[in-house]
Amino acid sequence: MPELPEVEVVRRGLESHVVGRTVTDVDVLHPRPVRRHAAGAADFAALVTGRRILGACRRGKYLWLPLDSGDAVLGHLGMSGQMLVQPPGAPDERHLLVRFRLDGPRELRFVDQRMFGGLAVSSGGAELPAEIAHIARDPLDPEFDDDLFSVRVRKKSSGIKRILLDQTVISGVGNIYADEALWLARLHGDRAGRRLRRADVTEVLAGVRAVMQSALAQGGTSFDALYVNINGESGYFDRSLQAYGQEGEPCSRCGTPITRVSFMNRSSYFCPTCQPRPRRSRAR
DNA sequence: ACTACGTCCTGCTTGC
DNA sequence: TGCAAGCAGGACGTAG
Repeated sequence: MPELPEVEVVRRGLESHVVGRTVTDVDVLHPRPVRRHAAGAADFAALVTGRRILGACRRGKYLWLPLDSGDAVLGHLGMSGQMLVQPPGAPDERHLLVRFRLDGPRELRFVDQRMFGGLAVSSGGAELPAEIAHIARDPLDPEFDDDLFSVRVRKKSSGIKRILLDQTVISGVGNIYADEALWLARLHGDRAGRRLRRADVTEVLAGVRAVMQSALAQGGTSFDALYVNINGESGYFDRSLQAYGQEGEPCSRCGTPITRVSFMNRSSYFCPTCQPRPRRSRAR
């Protein structure tokens, strides 16, 4: 599941392999990925065709490619989206949804099995697409404001895990890194933001940065010149996870088995000893 | 204004 | 063996 580190790996791949190219043709092979482009697939293709790609940008889990028209191709990988750079002759992937032919030896392909991802042209969005103006800066952004984050967290009645997943408060954090960061900070996800000490917020933010930087260090080597891959496979998952997916495994700090609970139609993993439930929370 | 939940998708895994 | 249910989950719309 692509979270910030995986998306950043993709951004770097796009920066090296498609920036500077001109799009010579666009094939939208399925309507689903352009569902957020209100004017439809044909309009999407028309706005991109003939345009030169000037950059590869990211905020949180969103990517965008500024075009020489002043517009931008805005994309989100969802759960399973991939940006692949392939020779034009390579066989189509099973879940190939959009093809961008370029004026170079490779073409850019958007492939997405579960189709939660999407692409749209953001009108005038080269600098920062208006569609993602509500998305907060991410914790690796040099302009991320730690104090503002702390203030906002400590005004919220929601649990800290829910807050970490709120992309308008902090972007780029998904279910996996939220659990890992909370484990590092020794905080239970149900702890209400407004009941956290400033030092708790500092700890969890440090935890978020630590897991992301660690994943980025490992994931950054997982693609080569031909294949800009992302599928939730940063190489980080199998080796370094302390909480997520570790149900029944001993906590590496204290040995207590990691517990899994249902949360927002998904799962949360935590150490019940290191991360005790807040007294007032229901036993979910 | 703020919070919480259901929905969209497909394919792999699990269980009867 | 075969089929159905369960699970994975980011972001958004809507209900409360």
